[in-house]
Formats: sequence, structure tokens, C-alpha cells
Amino acid sequence: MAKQYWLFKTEPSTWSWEDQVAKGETGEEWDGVRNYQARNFMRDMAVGDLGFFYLSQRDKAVVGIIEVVAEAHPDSTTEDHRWECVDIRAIAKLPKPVPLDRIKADPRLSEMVLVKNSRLSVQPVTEEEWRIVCDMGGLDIESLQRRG
DNA sequence: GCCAACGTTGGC
DNA sequence: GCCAACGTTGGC
Repeated sequence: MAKQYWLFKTEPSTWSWEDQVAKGETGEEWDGVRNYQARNFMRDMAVGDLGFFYLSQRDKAVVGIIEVVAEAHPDSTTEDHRWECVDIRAIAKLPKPVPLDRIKADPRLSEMVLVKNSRLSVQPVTEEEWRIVCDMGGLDIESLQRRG
């Protein structure tokens, strides 16, 4: 299967980019999701998939790139078997964060889930959207792909 | 801090 | 199984 791209949304006061980076190579489970759509997207993820790390509230910007390091498994923060999550690790900070208003201002990104359904906390991102946002963030995609 | 949008819950 | 009520999210 071709690599898929995603977007993970969090509030900086709850789980910041620095928190994610601090978890290092082994990463951390993306727990706490209690929404079926978001859970289903996590079930679709494969190890090696890449995602944007998006901060809501004050930042409202894509700030970094993460990689899925474990497929969906039970969410350790609940006994409720309905909820699952993947593990992710930080792999690169965007040289320039890409704010929501820039994304909204770009007609090529008008179909992004972030624009159309801002409340969904885990979202799919198309390959084209991935390239455009990485480019806006000053990130060289080739360097990501050359990584180990 | 407000409020619209959305998802979930629970009574019927 | 419908739908009103409610809670939460997140942009503004």
C-alpha cells in the first residue's frame, strides 16, 4: 500500500510539540480520542505513515511532522474497548509553522478536512495537500524521504 | 468569552 | 429508530 498522510490535532496546553519531541524515538500513543471517525482513520494507518502535528487554540498552525510507529491498539487511558489509538513520534519540526489562515487562503487547500471539518481531531491528508503544506513550511520533502 | 457546528446520549 | 437535548470543540 502506498504511504498515507494524516493530520493530528492537539491543544498546546494539553499536548505540545515539545511534549511529543520529548518522547523521542519510541514515541507515544495518541490517546484520548473519543470519536469514531477519528478512531477509524487511526485504524487505517500503517507503520511508516507520516502526519502533520497541528496545534489548535492560540497557535492554530501545523508545526511539525510525525511518523506512525505502531498500528492501532487499545487506548490505555480507558477500559472502553471501543477506543483505540496509534503511536507516533516526532521526526521533524517545520522550519516555518504553517498557520491555519494561510491554509484557508490557498485555493489549492480548500478541500482540506482541516478547512471543511475543523473539529475532527484525526484527519486524512492527500498527497498533494501534503506537498503544498510542507512547501509552505519550508520543509524539504526529499530530506524526509531520504531518512533511514 | 461567545457561539456555531457537530457528535453523542437518552427518552420515547 | 427518531430526534431533542446536551456537551464539546475550536475558530473568531
